[in-house]
Amino acid sequence: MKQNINSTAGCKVRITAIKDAMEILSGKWKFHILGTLMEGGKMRFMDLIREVDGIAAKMLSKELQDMEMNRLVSRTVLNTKPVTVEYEITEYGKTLSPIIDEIAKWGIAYRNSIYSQAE
Amino acid sequence: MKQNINSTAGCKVRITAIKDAMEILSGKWKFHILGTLMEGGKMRFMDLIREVDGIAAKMLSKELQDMEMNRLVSRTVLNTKPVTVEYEITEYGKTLSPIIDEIAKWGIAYRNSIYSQAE
DNA sequence: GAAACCGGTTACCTATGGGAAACTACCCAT
DNA sequence: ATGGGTAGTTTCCCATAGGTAACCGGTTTC
Repeated sequence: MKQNINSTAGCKVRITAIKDAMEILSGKWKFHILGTLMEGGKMRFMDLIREVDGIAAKMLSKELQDMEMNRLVSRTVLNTKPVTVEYEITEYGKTLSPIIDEIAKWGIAYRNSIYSQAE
Repeated sequence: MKQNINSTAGCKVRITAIKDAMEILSGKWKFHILGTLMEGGKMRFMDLIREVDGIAAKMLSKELQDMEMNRLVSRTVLNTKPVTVEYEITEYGKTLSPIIDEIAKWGIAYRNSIYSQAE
């Protein structure tokens, strides 16, 4: 009989940890934006609009604010003629790359398993 | 000037891979259920209701069907007196554990970084 | 002074996710 | 025959996520 599996202290920590992480990373666009910033370095709002395929300004704005609050990306306003804003992934944001890599790796294997089964 | 970062072949594969994976793993409960099954082995519907804190029968049923379709969990009906059903994570489902581990690891570090900053 | 680019915000709408509770159907024990 | 356990399904309802489109203030260019 399996009981209280999820009541052990270690397991509760894991569950809340996963909940925390998924809350921060939830939504349709976060991984796209992060991935783009990881490869592109400093990028401006319009750069991101063009690179992140299909995203609307409203969503980009919202997601960037979210991630800025969580210190995953930094926002720098430059006092140029038409004000430009640079977004960059923070050192902290870069700690997410193992997660993203694992997910990408799994997703690729998933595709392969579907094709190889000719399902 | 950064351009066409997301247009390279390798990057597109990555993006679709992430999209695939997140679609399969989306929702509030999948990680909880998977995590519980990973630790608990074979479990029945009511076991899961009791272990996965707060889940409603409808959601559990739906999520299990989802994951069964994606071959992440298996469902076995036993011909006992009141019919019992066993759910178990598949070998394939177990390939998700690196992802879950990375997410949990990050979530724990996230908590620590918040406390250590006394933010 | 009109158009066009920057970095957004606001209003509006819809689809989906997810929760609560009732209900089904079958079996067992009292 | 009543209550309880098994494994769900169904209905109804609400909140949130996310999309579209218009708008805004500032600046540069024509």
